[in-house]
Amino acid sequence: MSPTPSERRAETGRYHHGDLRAALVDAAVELIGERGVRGFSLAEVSRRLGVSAGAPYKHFPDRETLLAAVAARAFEIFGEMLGIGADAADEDADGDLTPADRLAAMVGAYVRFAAERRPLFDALFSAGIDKSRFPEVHRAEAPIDAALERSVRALCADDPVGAEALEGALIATAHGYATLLLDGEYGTGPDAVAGTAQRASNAALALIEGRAALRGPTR
Amino acid sequence: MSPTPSERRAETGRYHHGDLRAALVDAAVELIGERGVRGFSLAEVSRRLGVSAGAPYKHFPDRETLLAAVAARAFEIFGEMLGIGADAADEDADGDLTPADRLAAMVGAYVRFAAERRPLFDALFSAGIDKSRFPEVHRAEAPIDAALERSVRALCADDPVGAEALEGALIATAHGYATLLLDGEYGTGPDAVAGTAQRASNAALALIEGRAALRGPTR
DNA sequence: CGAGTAATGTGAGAGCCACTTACTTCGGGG
DNA sequence: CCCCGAAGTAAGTGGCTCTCACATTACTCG
Repeated sequence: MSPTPSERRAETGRYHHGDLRAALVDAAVELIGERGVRGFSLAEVSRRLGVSAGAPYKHFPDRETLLAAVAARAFEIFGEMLGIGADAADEDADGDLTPADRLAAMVGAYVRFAAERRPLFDALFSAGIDKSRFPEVHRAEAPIDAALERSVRALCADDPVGAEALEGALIATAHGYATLLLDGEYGTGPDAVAGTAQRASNAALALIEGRAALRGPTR
Repeated sequence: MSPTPSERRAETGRYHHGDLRAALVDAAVELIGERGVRGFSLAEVSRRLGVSAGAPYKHFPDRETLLAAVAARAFEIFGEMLGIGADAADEDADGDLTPADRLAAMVGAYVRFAAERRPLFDALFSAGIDKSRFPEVHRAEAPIDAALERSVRALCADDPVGAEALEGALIATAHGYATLLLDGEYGTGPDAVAGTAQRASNAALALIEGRAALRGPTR
């Protein structure tokens, strides 16, 4: 189950792993899936790959950098779950939805992703990664932002300032429902997930409805 | 700076601390303030109090329980900052505010608390405390919930179901803006804090404006 | 084709941590 | 006044991150 480095070498006859860097990221994703981001350790990952505890440091300067690589991958999967294709073709796929309904669906998907792929979501937001140190992570977020922006712009083409404010409000609301759900604030189990996703969707529609207020206090 | 247990004993002549339990919580709050919730360690707290590393275990079964005590205190301070008095008298204090404005102000205060008392906020939401293990923490949250509930009810007295949905949406939105702000998503510095608080307030007003949609999709 | 070099992995270990155990000290109730 | 239990100590276990000197392998270039 956890061969020591020498055992692995005896079995495979190889001294070098081959592609330890990628294997580390894969194993990290798997381990986080089993034990949560809190139970993740470089030592355990090394053990599972049958490699010494010092080996990862040939590929990542520290533990946090490996977590950042996991986070970057998590953002890709996140984007897929939000139904974002390579280019703008995705908006045509569900062309029968109004922009408002599409935005509400994305907010619901945000919450569902957090619950169904919790380890990845935690890697993004609860691993304590200093994102200013890892621009790659921030870059992996861009496609999601872009897709949201397109839908928001379709909704208020006449008001770019309001569009930006609305986009921010939608993300914040989705994120709030998602993190509070993972915190156990709404209970656990599939019902809690579905219910929270629905309420988040409704909140998105409410924000869209009342978006005039987002421009600031009228005086 | 960090007297060993025997040094402290030589200086003070005392073997027993007096009130180590309370001192532990105080020192924990201070240490988290300096190094963040991630840099907190029982060992360091013990060192600062000039007490052996095993001493805390006479008062807390494990590290997480001490953090839970910190979280409970954090909720109290949180409540004060949201302007919640002992009873319902607080709503009269700023009687010239409409219920909507009062709610928007509370959402803004939520964001400002997260930024200005970040260590406490992190103790509440980023310390990985399993809140189901510590009902006390949940209980400390109740006054905040109650104050919010009063203001929301004042707004939609005719619709208790909608009131509950609105309250949840307001909390989620405030929480989302707050956590993303701490994540660095909106930049750093006082301007980012003030701006985010303002946008969160506006979002609250937008939610209130469009609250009809919170009841669910109309079909 | 055959060095020499850079990349990759090992093993040992330093220093931190949480938590345990067996022992010591001391204050307060009988 | 004594003794019992609460509170603290010292030492130790096992885990973790990260470092360093060294071993092994792959690759490049003459």
